[in-house]
Formats: sequence, structure tokens, C-alpha cells
Amino acid sequence: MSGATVGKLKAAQRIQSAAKDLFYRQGIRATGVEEVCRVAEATKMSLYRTYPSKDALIAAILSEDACEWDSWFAEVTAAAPSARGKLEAVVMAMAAKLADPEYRGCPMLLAQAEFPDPEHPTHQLVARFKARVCDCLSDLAREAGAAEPEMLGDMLGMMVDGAWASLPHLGGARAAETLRKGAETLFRSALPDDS
Amino acid sequence: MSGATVGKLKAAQRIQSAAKDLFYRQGIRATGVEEVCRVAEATKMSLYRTYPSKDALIAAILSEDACEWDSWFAEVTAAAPSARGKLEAVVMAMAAKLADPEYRGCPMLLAQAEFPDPEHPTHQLVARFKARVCDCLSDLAREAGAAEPEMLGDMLGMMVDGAWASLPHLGGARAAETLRKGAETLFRSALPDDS
DNA sequence: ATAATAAGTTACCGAACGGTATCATCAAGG
DNA sequence: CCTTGATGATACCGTTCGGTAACTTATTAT
Repeated sequence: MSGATVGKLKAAQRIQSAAKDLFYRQGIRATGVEEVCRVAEATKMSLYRTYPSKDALIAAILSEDACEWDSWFAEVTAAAPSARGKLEAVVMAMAAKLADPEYRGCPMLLAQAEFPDPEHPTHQLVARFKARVCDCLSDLAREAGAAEPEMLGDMLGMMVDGAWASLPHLGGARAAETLRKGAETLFRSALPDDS
Repeated sequence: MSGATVGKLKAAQRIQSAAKDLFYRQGIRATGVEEVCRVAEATKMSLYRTYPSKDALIAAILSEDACEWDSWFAEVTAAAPSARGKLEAVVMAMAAKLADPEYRGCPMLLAQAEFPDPEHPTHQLVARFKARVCDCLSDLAREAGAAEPEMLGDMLGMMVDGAWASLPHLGGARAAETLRKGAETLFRSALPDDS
């Protein structure tokens, strides 16, 4: 069974991984399923045996992205001793990602922009994810003693999204520096000195 | 001549205006030229007589958007007496736009997200525009006495882009409030008290 | 009035789209 | 061995895509 399962997963995994990469680099709508299969070295039938539609494939990829963010967030905040330290660690890790030339924007945000209709499942999936990110930041802000933790969480989330969006015209290094300085300013203003 | 010109412009204008609306609400790639012509009550031939390609139509719309932003910026800043007042006026006007339920994001940012390839003309056009916006903000920041005007301009631009991106999950009212508070914090930290 | 120009009409092009059907292949498990 | 399940291969479906050709109809400036 494990062999068969590995075999099956191998096909689906290749497809999902290739699609993730192509969707990110070229755009989702700009990438056809045939190209995905060609790059994945698989056939269209393998794709449609696992995913009932292209939309389902998109949803699977975004869900995976969301899960990976959870791991990333947990890992990044684990080391810091205080809530404020965790917030600062998140900002620093984000800045590091921005400076990585491989990144050209937040995959979730890009996907959302390709489906502007608020009723579209993809649009809503991203909105829920972003709301959860803001919640995580707000929780840390509350723990760090912010007077208005939700507001600080939203402001941070806004700044982070803005950093992704600024990447094309600011460049990675400058976007990272701007995010660090901006977040630091917000922290100094909204968090108690002793935190 | 004016009559003929008006007639010609009328067709092209209808097409461009319909395309602008459809591209914004449905996405550029998701909207076909036939649909644009149907809504514009024009024919495909009229479109291709004025614009050599769909890409040219996109470029024309984005250029128009950029021009409209120039006017908007000039109008919004005209009333304020000081440079700092102009900056605050821009933020307030942006917040008002965010609260308008008709807006669902920055058209330029949405367009850029649909063409992730940094080499694509549309992507670059938006990048140049955003850089110019940051420059305008930096100029005001310098005039207002900021120690690091470019940094403040970039931070503001980042915050504004983030506000657009946050619209789907924060909603207009909360996005507007978050932007106002965030910008105010940046101002208090980066501008002298007497400005 | 007439020549010129803009716009509409209709039909078409090749290509790519998302998605499906049929059948062959091939590896592993009983 | 031989069945079973996953994968590959290939051809095909109807639709839509961006874009063009040929021709007719209005408007309008001289």
C-alpha cells in the first residue's frame, strides 16, 4: 500500500509543486493546465484524477501555502523570549524574505488580485487567511501589553502587505529596510517601554 | 473636424471606459475583448482601429489612471497650508476612498498582480507609477522637515498599498481607520512637532 | 453634392482554453 | 500468477481567446 500511495502522491505532488511555481511566476490565469502537466512531467488525466478542476488545484495550493505560513510563524516566534520579541522576530523574518530575490510578492495577495470578485472562493480563502494573520499578530500585541492590540495587529498586517506590494518598485533591500523601520516606529508608539 | 473627432473619440472612449470598469471588477485577463465591446456597445473592429492590441488598451487605461492620480493628488493637497497638512490631507482622502464600497483595491496594484513577470510592460508601468507616488510623498516629507524624507515617503507609500491590499479582509471602515492611525504614528515619529 | 473618414456588420482565422474518453502500461500485493 | 490501482498516451470535445478581412452604413467638412 505504501508503495502505491507513494506512487500516487508522487504524481499529484509533482503537479501541485509545478503548478505552485508556475502560478506564482506567471500568474494563475496566465498558466494553462497543459503547461502545468508538461512541467510536472505528468498528464492531464493525472491532474484531473486528483483534482476535479483547475479551481480545486488552486485551492489546494493556497491551503498548502496557509499551512506553511503557520509552520513558518511558529518557527520564527519560537526562539524569542517575550511577546514583543516574537513580534520583532516576525518582522525581521519577513524582511529577510523580502530581501530574497526569489520572492516577487505574497502568493496569497497575488492570487486574490487575480480573482477580484469578492464572492469567488479563492478571493475569500485569501481574505480568511489574511484575517487570521492579523489575529495572530493582535494576540502577540495583546500579550506584549498594547493598549489597542487589534489596531496594532491590523497596522502590522497592513504594513507587511504593503511591503509585499512595494517589492516591485522599491526592490527587496529597500522594502525590507522600510518595513523594519516602519514596524519599529509602530512598536515604539504602541507598546510599553518595558516589554 | 471637431464633430468627426468627437465621433471618433466617442467610440474609443466608450470602449476604454467600459474596459476600465470591467478590468477592475472582473480582472484584466478574465475579461475578453468581445465582452468589452458588447458592454461598450461597439464592435471589435472599432477597438482594434484605435488600439493595436489588448495590451495597448490596458496600457492606455493605466496611463489614464496615472494621470487621474496626478489630478487627485494636486486637488487634495491644494487646500492644505503646510507640507505636513498636505501629507495629512492625502492620508485623509485615501481613507475616504477606502471607505467607499465601490473600491475594492488599487487598480494599478491589481493590474500589476495579474502580470507578475517583472519584464512585462504592464508590470513595469505600475512600478514606475508607484515609485513616482513615493517620490511625491517624499518631497512633501522633505518640505515638512523630516530627517529622512525618502524613508518616510516609502513608509507612507507602503502603508497606503497595504491599506488597499487589506481592504478585502478588514473592510473599508476598518482599513481607513487603521491607515489614519498608522500614518499619524509615522508622522509623530518622523516629523518635527512644529510642522 | 461629394469625397473622406469613422463606425457598424458579419464572418472568419488559428490557437489555446478547461475538461473528458478510451485504451495501454506497469508496478506492487495477495 | 494475476489482479488491482495508479499512471501514461493520445485523441478529442465545445468554447473562448485575441485578432483580421471585406464590405456597408452613417456622418461630416469642404
